[in-house]
Amino acid sequence: MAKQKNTDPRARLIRAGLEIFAEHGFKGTTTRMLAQHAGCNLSAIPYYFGGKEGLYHAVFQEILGLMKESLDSVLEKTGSFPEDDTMNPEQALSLLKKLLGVMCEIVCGKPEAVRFVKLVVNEQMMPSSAFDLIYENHMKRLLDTISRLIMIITGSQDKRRASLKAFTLIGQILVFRTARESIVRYLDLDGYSEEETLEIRDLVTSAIEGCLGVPST
Amino acid sequence: MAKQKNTDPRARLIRAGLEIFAEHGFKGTTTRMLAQHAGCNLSAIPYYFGGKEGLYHAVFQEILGLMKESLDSVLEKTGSFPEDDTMNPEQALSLLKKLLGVMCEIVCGKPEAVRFVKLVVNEQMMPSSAFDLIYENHMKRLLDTISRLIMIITGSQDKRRASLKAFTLIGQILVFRTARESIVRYLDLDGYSEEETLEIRDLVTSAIEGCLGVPST
DNA sequence: GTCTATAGTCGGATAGAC
DNA sequence: GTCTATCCGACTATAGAC
Repeated sequence: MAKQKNTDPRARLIRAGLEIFAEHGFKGTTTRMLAQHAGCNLSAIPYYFGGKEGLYHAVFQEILGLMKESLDSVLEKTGSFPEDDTMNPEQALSLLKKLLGVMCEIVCGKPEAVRFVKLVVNEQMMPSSAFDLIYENHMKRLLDTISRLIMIITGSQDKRRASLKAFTLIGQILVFRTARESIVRYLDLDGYSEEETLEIRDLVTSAIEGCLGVPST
Repeated sequence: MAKQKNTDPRARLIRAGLEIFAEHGFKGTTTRMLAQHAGCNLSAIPYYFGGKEGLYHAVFQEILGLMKESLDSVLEKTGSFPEDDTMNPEQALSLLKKLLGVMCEIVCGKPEAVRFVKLVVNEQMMPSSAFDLIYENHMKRLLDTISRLIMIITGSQDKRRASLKAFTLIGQILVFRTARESIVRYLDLDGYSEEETLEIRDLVTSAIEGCLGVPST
């Protein structure tokens, strides 16, 4: 269980925290679990992070960077959005599909990515100060982006309604994490395979036009 | 904080458990919190339920009954479904809208109803033996019902695809719980008011046809 | 910086009076 | 059945040797 001791304990503890906090939640995680999984001493946690809570925050700082990278790579690949106000509905739809497709892959995909989602959902269910961090530095921007794309696609100026639509689109993806246990039991799956992840992605992205009430291309 | 001592401690503890387990999760809840909130002695928990875990299970037994009642009242009001195979697509759509509308009200509505959702979502995120109870006695039947309705509406025999569609529909509602913290912050709300709950219900139910790819009536 | 040992707290469960 | 008092284990954090 203990990791190789080649790297520094700080990084090992953050990695262990990423895994164990996601799996057991903050209260369900003990400093003993963390130290053992990181292959380092119990005292390293107060030493490097000031305590269990400090490590928890460091984990969120870590995933914040990784989430920002991921979102940037989708947005930048497609052009100058969100500054470019000249985007037409077809471009917006294409970008939205790409964005939600990536979210599907994160939600249904490899354990490393799924851990981010678990940590964030746990914070939404029982918010602590770590949620402020995620919301202010990532969530707000993501919701702005999706809402604006929806406004362009539907040709509506109603930001509130576009936001609500955005939430329902996100919900269609997020459910595959928040109701995962029901879903895998009901479909008799052993987790989501690569094929199933793609199937879900296609299902969700191809339903976007219908959900937004615009004619399918 | 302590409740009136008029009723029996067993019922008071279950009621306290419903509130406190939903709010803090299993690990985050202490027997001292439960006893204080129920206005009874700490020893009553092991005495009546064999321990904290026993009380937790008793809470799930309780919500199981309440959820079953709620689902039954929707289904029975509309006729003999799900045994009736002669239901036409229009009837199925109408029933599905009714069903999802009620789910919206539960997810966004009054705290008492929201607690059920929190407890179940927490179990989905970190399943324990309590989840088996909910899945086998409620979730399976709910998913069967929604999936069958979707098959009638779309005229498709593909049960797997209908199930996946069912999950995305449920996700559109559930997100207002699982991402509630982001949503209220983004829309600058103070929780969901009655008007907002209705707005969300209408948004979701009126998007069903589009999501399922059938022409809007 | 990393370790061992331990302090100090709080958790759930129990014993036994009433 | 309900209470007080208490046990015992597990937890986080610290002290201090190396």
